[in-house]
Amino acid sequence: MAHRTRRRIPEATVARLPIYLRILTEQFDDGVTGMSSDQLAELAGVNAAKVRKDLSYLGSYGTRGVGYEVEFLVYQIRRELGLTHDWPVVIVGAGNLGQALAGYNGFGDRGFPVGGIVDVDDAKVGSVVGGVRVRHLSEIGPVVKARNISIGVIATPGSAAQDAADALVDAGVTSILNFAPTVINVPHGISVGKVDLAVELQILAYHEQRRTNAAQGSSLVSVPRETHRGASA
Amino acid sequence: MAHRTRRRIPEATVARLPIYLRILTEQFDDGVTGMSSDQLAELAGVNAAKVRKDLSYLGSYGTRGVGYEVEFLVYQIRRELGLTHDWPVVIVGAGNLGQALAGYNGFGDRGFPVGGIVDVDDAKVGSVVGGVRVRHLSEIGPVVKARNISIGVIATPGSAAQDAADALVDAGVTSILNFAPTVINVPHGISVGKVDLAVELQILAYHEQRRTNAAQGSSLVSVPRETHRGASA
DNA sequence: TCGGCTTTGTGAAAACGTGCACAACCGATC
DNA sequence: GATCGGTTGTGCACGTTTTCACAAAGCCGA
Repeated sequence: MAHRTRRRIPEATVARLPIYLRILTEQFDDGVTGMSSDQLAELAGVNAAKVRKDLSYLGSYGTRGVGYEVEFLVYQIRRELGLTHDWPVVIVGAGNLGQALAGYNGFGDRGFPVGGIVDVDDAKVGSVVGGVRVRHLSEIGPVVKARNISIGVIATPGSAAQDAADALVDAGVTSILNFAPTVINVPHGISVGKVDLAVELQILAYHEQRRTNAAQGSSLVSVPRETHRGASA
Repeated sequence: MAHRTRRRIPEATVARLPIYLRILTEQFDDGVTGMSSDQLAELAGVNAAKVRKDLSYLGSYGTRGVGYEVEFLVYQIRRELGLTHDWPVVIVGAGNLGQALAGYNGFGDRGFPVGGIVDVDDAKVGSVVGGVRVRHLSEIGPVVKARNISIGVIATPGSAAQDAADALVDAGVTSILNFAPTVINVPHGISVGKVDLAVELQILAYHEQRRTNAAQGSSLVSVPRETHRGASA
């Protein structure tokens, strides 16, 4: 009798659930069994009402006057995010970044094992990175199908990003995380996430510049600006 | 007679300006001298009205019936973002990620040279990464002051991120880009950007899961979801 | 069982961001 | 110098996100 109409969770909430999940998991490992929205909000650096509203999209899992049971909430968030099973990913690009990502354990540790790496450079094909053998880009289809991969990561130079995206889509991947400094075009229905270091730094530069101007100009400084995105190293 | 009251540019616009800037720069290098909001919107993957509104915050720099002069617009965006001079950064953490970041050229190439790297591990102190000698975290103050650094990058494990943030703030840094999978607390007035790989992947997992459920459930699929953030590899 | 304390869940308002639609305007052509 | 096609800049309406504020509800002790 629980959730009939598959709830549609606002994108802004979806972006915060992983943060709550991480905090709750850490707290649970530290022996904390219950938490209030106030406590969780404090740790997540957000407003308590926001936490409650976010969690309310999952269902009514809190107890008034008491708070939330950490273990149960962890389970519910994981279920809602689809983290009850692993999501192998395929990495396109075995250069510096691709190798760093493949070698980064926090990847597999968090349920996203590297299921394959491909590159166009024959010199790189055949080498082993992060325990996975690099295949040629042209073999991406079989690689994706063999492990039933639906998430692809683009770790190529910007100039090759669109080709990588096209290859991923052709191979059947339906979600892409793009590290290349390029806007990629994908068919409707494909999800795209972006991580662009230069953009992040330029946003910070803007705030720095603003601070400087304000300081030498007139009035006060003060840049409220909260956290921006979430990501793991 | 230009801009009296220092315009306050919406955060959403600030996050898009770097993307316009990159596209315009590329186009200019390709010999393109003029562009309409339609063309720029197409390349940036956004709505044309949004482009015009974003650019209007910089001033009225377009010509009706014609479009925008690329070179001039590049200059204006760079000026507004504070990219008319370099912003050296200090990296905290000389592990895998710190080394990868320090060695990544797109860093310095885009006006953010690595002005210093620090770590707590004595075994790493003294080694040279990306042309810069690793110093001990305790020396971060002099490092920051010597090069007048105002932007810090946290590339430590999550458990050390808060200490890194505290050290950066103590040293006088006023903007922080956090790659660690942890929410950091900073005093009011400090800008924080976040890049969290796990969060990005978990957001994609949510959409994948939704797609799957919808498919086996009833109706159509289709996940509009646009790009997410910006970043460079 | 009742009352007081606490905390959730949510309606409603405010703030923010997006996209449409169109008047204002420019350059070109006649 | 008037007309016309094209593009900007922006008012307005809409949708989304955040925040407030409070009724509903659970726990505990008397």
